[in-house]
Amino acid sequence: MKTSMEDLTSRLKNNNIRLSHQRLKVLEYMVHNRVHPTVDQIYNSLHAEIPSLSKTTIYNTLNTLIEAGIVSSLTIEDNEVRYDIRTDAHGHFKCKSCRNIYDFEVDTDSIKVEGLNGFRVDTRDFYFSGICSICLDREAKPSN
Amino acid sequence: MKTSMEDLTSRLKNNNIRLSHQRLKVLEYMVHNRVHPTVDQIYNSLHAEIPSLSKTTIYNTLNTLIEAGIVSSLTIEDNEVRYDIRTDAHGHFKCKSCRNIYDFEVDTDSIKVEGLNGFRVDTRDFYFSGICSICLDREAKPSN
DNA sequence: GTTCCTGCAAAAGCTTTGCAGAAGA
DNA sequence: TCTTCTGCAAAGCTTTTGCAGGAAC
Repeated sequence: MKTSMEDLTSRLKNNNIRLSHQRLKVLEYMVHNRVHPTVDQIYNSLHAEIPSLSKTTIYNTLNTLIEAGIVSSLTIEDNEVRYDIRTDAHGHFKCKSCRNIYDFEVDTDSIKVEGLNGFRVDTRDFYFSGICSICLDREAKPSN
Repeated sequence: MKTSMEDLTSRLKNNNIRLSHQRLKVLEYMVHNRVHPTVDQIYNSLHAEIPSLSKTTIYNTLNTLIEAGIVSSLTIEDNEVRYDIRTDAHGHFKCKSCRNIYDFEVDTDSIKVEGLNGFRVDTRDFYFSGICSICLDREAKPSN
């Protein structure tokens, strides 16, 4: 279930968020680069195409989109907030080698926990780390 | 299995970390206040007793302890790193009402995931949020 | 024509760095 | 005594704020 640009622009309109050039470009980036980017990554990618773009606008845009429930923020590493266009419950895997962040699916019903009796749980985040299959393959072939 | 001050000081000695007054006080705070504190929280708590204490020393101490594997760091919220004296795998629950962070136990073997075939998973972090039982009770009794 | 958005500059907040004097071993 | 640690001041980063000009509707 991939989110399309058409879906997203109609959701912006429903939330009375103007379809500015910058916002559409940020959204387009998020849709086509599902890498959980930082503000800096988005800025560096779009700056070539839109030289006048400022980081302030990217911060503004992302905060607007978070308020509208269109993107979510991710605090995996110290000192860097990442953004995700998927807002349904899923896990994040960080590869310590290539530093990419992968999504994975979690069966939340299967998880057995202890110590939350009487608690109301609203959100569940899962953050795993290790080495991804691509990096494991690369390391197994020293010929590269 | 609570970690005692005796255990901790011997672990410091084994790691050639000097038992300075400040380090022992930070450790003592961590042992007696298992609230996953921020640097600011530790600073505010110890400042009355040790007026000369600086935040730099707290940062230095915590980073030293992390390197020695005695504490771990937690990045639950944007813009604030928290520290934990438990280093075994467990979950963290953040109450949105009182903002406290609770530990809970997770049976990691019970978790069914999809999308990590061929990946090597080294660490698993679990971060839930909602309302804790104490706050739910308080909200149920409007007489307070 | 209004209202909202952009982007510059400056500020704010957390963390790190450099270093001289102090404390631990 | 020798090495390491502390704590001040300053710097480094990421993110937020204020605001004038500009774009969306």
